[in-house]
Amino acid sequence: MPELPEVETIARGLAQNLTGDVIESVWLGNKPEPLKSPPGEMVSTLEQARIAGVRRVGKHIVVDLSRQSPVASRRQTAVRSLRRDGGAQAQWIVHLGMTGRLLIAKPEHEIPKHTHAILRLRSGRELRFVDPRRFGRLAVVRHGFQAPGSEPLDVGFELFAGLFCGRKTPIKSALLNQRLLSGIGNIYADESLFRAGVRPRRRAASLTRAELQRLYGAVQEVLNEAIAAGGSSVSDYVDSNGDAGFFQFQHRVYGREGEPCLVCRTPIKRIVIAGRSAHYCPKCQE
DNA sequence: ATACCGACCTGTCAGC
DNA sequence: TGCTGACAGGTCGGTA
Repeated sequence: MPELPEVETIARGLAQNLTGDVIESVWLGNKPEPLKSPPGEMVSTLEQARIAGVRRVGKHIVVDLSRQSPVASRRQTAVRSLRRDGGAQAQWIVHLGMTGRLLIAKPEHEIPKHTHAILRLRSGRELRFVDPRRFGRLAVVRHGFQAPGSEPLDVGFELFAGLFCGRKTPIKSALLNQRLLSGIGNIYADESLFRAGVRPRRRAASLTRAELQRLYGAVQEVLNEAIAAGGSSVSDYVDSNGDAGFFQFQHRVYGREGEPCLVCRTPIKRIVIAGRSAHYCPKCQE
């Protein structure tokens, strides 16, 4: 389900709604797949922790946790504001996989099928993790969380271009490799390559400097436009308030197999690269 | 070291 | 109606 723009939308919504709230108790389901940390450790880390903030790192949602009382922490505001994690002592890391959702709900609302975790909050609300396919992952970490790749919206051009140097893999696969860039998934890889005029099967190392410059600009443009639109809602994606995004109406190739290219009317092609579908215009992309 | 493939899961939809 | 197979926004481990 969620790539960088969807995760960014969700994280912003959670930050707005949950910052300052306190986790009173935690319920974890009995399916082992979603838990990357031992259940006991997760519960003890989360219970009675204050939510200091919520942010996105790659496709991960990072919930910064603090154990200080609001009064005590106010004294350290100046110091904490200098740090990205707000001086948090631990983090709850949520990866939504393909179908994961983090929903803010009232306790009386029906608990949906495939709910794997419920955080009960001092405000009386619940934060629920729901994930039918169980590809999502939950973890707690104590020493800060870092994604392995560069942030596509922060990376400079020279570093970006260097990521593809000497790589024989298709450029589409390189864009999806989270150790190179963190956050780009199937939709935004296809959309970026279309805007850059580069075919998805091209060997990464074969891109000219001009093509890399177009791709660099296209990635940032597509991600920023998608964030502004609240993400893409293909099938069932919704943010933490249950609202859909609307970037799917601006997809130019993803999910448009056989439909005319919006630039040249040539039918959009769909091929499979490393087991993932790839969509492109055979005329506009070389 | 790098790159591909199947596996991990459930739900949905098209076709027969 | 009901079965079967293909497919889905992601990532991992094994293998070549």
